[in-house]
Order: sequence, then structure tokens, then C-alpha cells
Amino acid sequence: MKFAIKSFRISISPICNFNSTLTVIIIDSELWVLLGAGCTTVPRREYEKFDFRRMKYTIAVRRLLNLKFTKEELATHSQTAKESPAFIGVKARKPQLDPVRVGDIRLHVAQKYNIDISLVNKAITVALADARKTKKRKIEKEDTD
Amino acid sequence: MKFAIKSFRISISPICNFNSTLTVIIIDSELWVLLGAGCTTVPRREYEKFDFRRMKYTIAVRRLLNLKFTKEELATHSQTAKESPAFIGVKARKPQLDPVRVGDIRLHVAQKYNIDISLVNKAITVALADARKTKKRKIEKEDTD
DNA sequence: GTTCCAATTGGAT
DNA sequence: GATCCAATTGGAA
Repeated sequence: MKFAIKSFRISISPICNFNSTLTVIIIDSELWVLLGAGCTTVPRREYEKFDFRRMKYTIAVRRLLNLKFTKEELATHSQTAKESPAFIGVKARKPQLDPVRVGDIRLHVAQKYNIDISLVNKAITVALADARKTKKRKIEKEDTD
Repeated sequence: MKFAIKSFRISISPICNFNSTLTVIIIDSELWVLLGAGCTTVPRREYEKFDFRRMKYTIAVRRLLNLKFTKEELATHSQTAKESPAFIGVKARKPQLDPVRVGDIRLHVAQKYNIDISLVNKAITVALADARKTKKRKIEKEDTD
């Protein structure tokens, strides 16, 4: 398998860069955007669809999560793998979402929007809860069919 | 009881006004700061202690709540009077904090910091939860004494 | 001692 | 259908 890697800073598209330049990586002529130090990547094509100016940070979080995780992962994992303090010994502990990818998404969004990490974490928590409910409803629907 | 009321816009102190002018009201030579349209007031002396520049909005929320409500009210009321969705039929519904005063605090903080109301609401929710726990701990301590 | 945080939930939007 | 929200909790910061 032949591949060449070059890392450099570049402006891909004005629409994606209202707040910073991007670090990109090229693999076999394919351009990927690096989200953070964990080297989480997003295909250029996908990243260019992000209009950070108009998008709320919560939506950016959800779209990045959807790019880097499957619906199943989002529905079954948590950020911390900790039990809910309100349901200790009641609800099963969920495994942790890959902290590298989550960390890169966290930092990327926090920097893009210049907001606190804890706000991004909150958005992730809600997104995961919604993914879980979506899956649950889907199963319930299939059962009644 | 003799009193004169004049309402006008005035700068009280630079430290309180990095983001706006204030509306104040004078009652018997005492100056009160109006927080919002609900006419919730804070004594000038107290308001002048607020250094909004340095204070986080969450702290401003807590201090205003403490000025306008008793610890008992904060410990026993909620913003919405709704049950927790996670404990429906399990936990008793708490009465609603006076929505006029809460509304004025909400708007005042949101405007001062130019942040979303929902962020302020979140801070209020946390503050009420903490007030409840503080009261609970105090009672437990008294019981063991 | 005070403040902040994330997991869970059903409903509202 | 997707997104947002507040009440509850114990522990972390």
C-alpha cells in the first residue's frame, strides 16, 4: 500500500475558516481535515459542508459525532463511562466513547466557537441521550410491526 | 407613610456598568436598582458589590438569587414546578419560585453577559439543587449532634 | 463550604 | 424525526 503523508496548514474554503486556519493531511491525494491533536480526521468533502457561521455549536457537535461514530456507538456509550449519580446501582454503566475522537471533537468545536469545553460536553451528553432514545423508539416500532 | 418615587436611567458606578446603563428607583432617598420589567429591586449598596467584569455569570446568578430569596425558598422550590422527567411519580413536585423575580434575574444576567437565557436557567437549576443539598446536610448534621 | 459537572428521563419545541 | 430543555443525584474540583 503506497501512500504519501504531508501535513501543512491551509485554507480549504472561506466558509469553514471564519475563526482559524485548518490543519490537513493528504493520503493518496485525498485531503483530510485534522480536528485535533488526537489526529481525528474528517474528509474534506464532509468538512466543507460545515457552515460554522450559521450552525449552532450544538449542531456542529452532532454532525461531527455522526461522522466519527456509528449510531450504535452513540446510542450505547457515554462520555465518561460513569454511572448517573441519580441512578447508582440502578442503571447499567455504559462504556466510554473513544476519548481520542471525542477529545478532538470537543476541542475543535470549543475553538471554532470560542466557547467553554463544558458547554460542548453538555451538547455531547444531550446528543448521546437523543441517539439512545432514537434507537429505543426504532426498536419499539419494529416490535409492534 | 411618605414616599417619593422617581424612575430614571443613571450610571451608579463604573464597575457595575460595563455593558449597559441601569434603571434605578428612589424610595425615601434610598436608591434601588431595577433588575427588569418585573420591578425586582436590589439595594444600591448590594448591587455595587457586583463586579460583573470579574464574576462568572453563574456566580452573579447565585448572588442575585440569594438577595431576592431566602435559603429556605431556594432549597424547596424549582424554576418550573415540574417534576423531574427522570423521577415522575417518585419525587414530590416542588412549588415554583416566584416567576417575576426569577424572570428579572434571568433577563438581567443574560443581558449583562450577553448570553442565552437557557444558560442562565441552567445556572439557576444548579444553584437550587445546591441550596437543597446544603439544607439537607445541615439537617443531617443537626440530627447527629 | 461552595461551585461545577455528567447521566438519566419525558416532554416541549 | 431531530433537537432542546429542566429536575434529580453523588462526587469532583
